[in-house]
Amino acid sequence: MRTPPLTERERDIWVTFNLMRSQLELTLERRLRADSGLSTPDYDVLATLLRETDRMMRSGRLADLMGWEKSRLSHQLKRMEQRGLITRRECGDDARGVWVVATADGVRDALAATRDRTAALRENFLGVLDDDELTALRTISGKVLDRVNPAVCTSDDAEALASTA
Amino acid sequence: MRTPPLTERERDIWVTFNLMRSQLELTLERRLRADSGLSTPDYDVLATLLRETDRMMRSGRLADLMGWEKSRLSHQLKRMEQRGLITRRECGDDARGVWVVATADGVRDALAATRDRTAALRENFLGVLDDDELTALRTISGKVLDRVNPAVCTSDDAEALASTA
DNA sequence: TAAGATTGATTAATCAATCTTA
DNA sequence: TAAGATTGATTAATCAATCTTA
Repeated sequence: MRTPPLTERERDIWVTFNLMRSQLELTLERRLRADSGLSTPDYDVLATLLRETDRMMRSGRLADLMGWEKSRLSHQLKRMEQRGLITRRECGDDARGVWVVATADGVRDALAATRDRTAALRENFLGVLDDDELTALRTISGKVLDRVNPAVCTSDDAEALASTA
Repeated sequence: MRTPPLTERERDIWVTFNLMRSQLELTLERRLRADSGLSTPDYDVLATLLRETDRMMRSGRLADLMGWEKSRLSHQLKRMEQRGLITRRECGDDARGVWVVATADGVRDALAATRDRTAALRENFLGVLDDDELTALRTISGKVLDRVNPAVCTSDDAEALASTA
């Protein structure tokens, strides 16, 4: 099974893409922290909880939606509970389970963070690219995602589901 | 300072891109660890060193090329030195500086990992895209990188420097 | 005083083991 | 015995402070 080395062009594309995504991540992370005091994991937990109208979710479902290990989520929730961003409630249906609930403070912080994050995304990512580039990037991302994890439900799928409903 | 919420198109592009990069990262990380026992940071350090013909590099340049904080690199190098993957040598030119050198073991591990990784990259990323898409992705990545961290030295710069030397 | 780099303390992520109830 | 979740130990990343030489 021979595998020829990457060409100079392939290497250049990969290195540049990889640097871009790591630096973009870093930039957004710092911006979020500076604007709202939340880390990216904090924000992701709260933003995921806010997808439910009652702002609460079972711990296991939260882990699934974020693609996290359960133990990582448990540690994260402990810290967020100590800071008053979420609380945990016993689950009536299943005494093994837990409801994770965003507090009023958590909701407030998450909503404020969302505004800043939108601006940061436009400033560092969406706004840097022209219309053709945005379209190309959507296509490219879709193709790669379909290869590495076809099971993940993208927004297209969500829209397709919604439109058939 | 008003910031309108993301349009559906913006959100779709961001969500798809973000899912793509996290799933791609996960896929490559698992593959690398399974094939070679190296973590992604281990591999990135070694692969970057191997870009020099003498397999050694100044610590600061290594950090720049990878887009890392110096302290992160220093801790990482300490661990890699303990495992025999790299060594550090005093720098004759500038007594404040350090040469980071890949050991024979480090080179061997990196070369073995590179074969697997090249196949994994083509399989999950480069090979999924056609020629126009690869070109577009290089342009897009360069533009975003230039915005979020213009100081980072891309391979283009490195080649430009090399060709003038 | 700045550049190059390291250190130590804090915080976060990962892994295996454990606890409780279905 | 499995599902839901937590815990504690280990490992890694981040931040501010420090050290040495240019």
